[in-house]
Amino acid sequence: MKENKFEEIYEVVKLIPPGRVSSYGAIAEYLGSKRGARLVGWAMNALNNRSDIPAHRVLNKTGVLSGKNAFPHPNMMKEKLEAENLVIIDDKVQDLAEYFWDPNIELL
DNA sequence: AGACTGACTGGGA
DNA sequence: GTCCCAGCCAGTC
Repeated sequence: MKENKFEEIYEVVKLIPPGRVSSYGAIAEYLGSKRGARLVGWAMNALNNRSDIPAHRVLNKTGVLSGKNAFPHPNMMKEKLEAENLVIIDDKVQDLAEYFWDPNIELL
């Protein structure tokens, strides 16, 4: 249906509700590639100017802000998440299970 | 054209 | 419990 997986990734990321976070693996799995998590991260890195995509809501499975370094300022990701009532300690989201948003379940 | 890398993950040692 | 290896897709050297 989609022209390429990048578009699918972007759409899924855009669907992440405020105050929620998802993981690369979850999105990759939703796209059909369980091991394609790296591609998702790659897509985020390729965002560049697409501020319409809440890339800060995409974390690795452990809830660590692995991609914070790809933002204009490494603190930006943390601040954006904190602005959505998320608690981040040591670049890691607390109560991840409570905020985790899985497209395979939510978009079922 | 061939090989390496990267915002990842799960399984095996 | 920690470390290492293989698999995924696209872009770059």
